[in-house]
Amino acid sequence: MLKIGEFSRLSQVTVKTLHHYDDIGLLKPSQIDKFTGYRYYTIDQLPRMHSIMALKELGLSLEEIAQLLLNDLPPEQIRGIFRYKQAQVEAHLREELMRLAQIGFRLRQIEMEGAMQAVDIVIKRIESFSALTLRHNYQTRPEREKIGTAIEQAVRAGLITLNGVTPVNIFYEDEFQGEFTDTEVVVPVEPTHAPVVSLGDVGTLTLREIPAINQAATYLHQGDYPSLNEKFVFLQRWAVENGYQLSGTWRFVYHRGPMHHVAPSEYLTELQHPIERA
Amino acid sequence: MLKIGEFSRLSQVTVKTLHHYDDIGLLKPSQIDKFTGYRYYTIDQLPRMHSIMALKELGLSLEEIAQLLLNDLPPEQIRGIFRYKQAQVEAHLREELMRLAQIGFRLRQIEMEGAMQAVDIVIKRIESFSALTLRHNYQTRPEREKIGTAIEQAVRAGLITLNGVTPVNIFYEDEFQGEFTDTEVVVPVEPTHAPVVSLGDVGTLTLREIPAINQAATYLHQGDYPSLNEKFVFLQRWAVENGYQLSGTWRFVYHRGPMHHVAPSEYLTELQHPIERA
DNA sequence: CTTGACTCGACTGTAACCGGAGGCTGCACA
DNA sequence: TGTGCAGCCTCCGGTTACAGTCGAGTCAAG
Repeated sequence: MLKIGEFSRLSQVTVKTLHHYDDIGLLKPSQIDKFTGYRYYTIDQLPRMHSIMALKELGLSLEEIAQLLLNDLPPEQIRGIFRYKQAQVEAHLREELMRLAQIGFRLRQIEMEGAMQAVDIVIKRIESFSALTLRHNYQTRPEREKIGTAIEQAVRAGLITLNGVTPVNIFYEDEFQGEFTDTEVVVPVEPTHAPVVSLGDVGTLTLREIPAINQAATYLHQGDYPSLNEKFVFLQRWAVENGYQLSGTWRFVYHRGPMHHVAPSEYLTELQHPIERA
Repeated sequence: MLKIGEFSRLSQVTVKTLHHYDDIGLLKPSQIDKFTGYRYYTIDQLPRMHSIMALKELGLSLEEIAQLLLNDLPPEQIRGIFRYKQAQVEAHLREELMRLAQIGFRLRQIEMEGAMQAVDIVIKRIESFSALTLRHNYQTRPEREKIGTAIEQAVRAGLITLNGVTPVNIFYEDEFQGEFTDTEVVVPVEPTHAPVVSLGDVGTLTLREIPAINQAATYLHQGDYPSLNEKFVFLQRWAVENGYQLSGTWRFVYHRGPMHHVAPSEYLTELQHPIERA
């Protein structure tokens, strides 16, 4: 019979932990003094404690360990638990590797100080949504702006009913050349919206489903659009150094843009670019 | 002004999380209705939210993120935070890699079913301690047993005062040949114990400090000693497959051994072997 | 009998939220 | 002007594996 402190020294486990394992039923002392409440362990409980420690090292939760130590479950199930853990650890490992790459990138970015302040790139999934769209090869800037005002008028005229989702442009250039021309103007609406809206001589919007993007690198840009150029280069470098590849088409989300009638320096645009593992 | 739900949709962050960030002061809504308590956000808070998400991806805690976003701290300190994180992630990565190796080993062990049931190996540090010891090249088993009884007599005669730590043997063979001969008998005592104890013609115990082992692979063995052989082979394989190298000398800790005068099948021995990264 | 080490249960705290209960609010529709 | 429902509020409890602290009781040696 060992008092908890002795068993603690023997097993290299704190008294607190032993208390805890008693509470959750993972390792009950072999005897408890009814009057004093003192816990008494025996040497024979050391192997179980040892197993617990070993399994904990493997990353199993105490509950999983309790399951495993029931020792009347089929080997098939034991294998299952370990395989599951294996997959979990592998996934975790990949995450950590990504983190390391990103932190490294950040650090290098800071070293090369001043070139540009931090850009926060977030990878996320973009869900599909319904929208009225019009794709066109714009040659001049005024031509592109015309469609914006035409849409505003159609909204005011009740021809278009917005659903509150921020408007988007999609750009189909393979590579950014300093200016986008092949552009799809995207006005999110309910899927039940009238499927065709004519904007007169500017063109005709038609309803379509904008596909989801499983993984998009996104970041926010404040200010007007000319200053965007260098960010494209930046994103490109980020992707390469973090083991990604840019794929597909850019999207611009106009959180605050020309349609809000504020100064260009107030613009807030979210840039979304599909990526894949290189 | 956006209601929390709208801001939540925009930022892809749950309402619950926004509540939480409000509570801890990481991202306060720009306005709160005094009467209804409704939180109102603005588009301008999106960049901050974005930064938070990006930094969270890097593995920073919310507290660290709050620090970073104070944006009036010197770049030197920012670098410090990231470098610290980098080291942390690297360490974590190494741990996970070890885990993966160990889980793989376990799985293979289960596949080759029946060969032996699971052996739980725990890596731990062994602290140094004081002990009366006697090293000798034992040729025969009776010769070795004699010293055990001699020590028991010395304890009963009051020549040795035990301090409750379990007795140990250290084996100095480079490789296990099925039998240990060069053995140090180790009887833990207080450092203030009489430094020399004669056991008559059996030999003389002298006080010395048994050094710590930084990393020892340890496991428990139940039963008598002949059945131990296969475990040595096992440990060897374990070490190799987990990227370790056995180094130095074995120790046996007799949690329950001959001195307890029980059947050999009741023996409980802890085996400790120093290891290093291969 | 005293002293000091040991042990007890109960409570709180950690990190980053999630879930649910119970009640109020905002807005569209009839 | 009422009704209904989605959205929002606060508060409470739970998650994981313990650590820290408190006041009170216990054990073993001298």
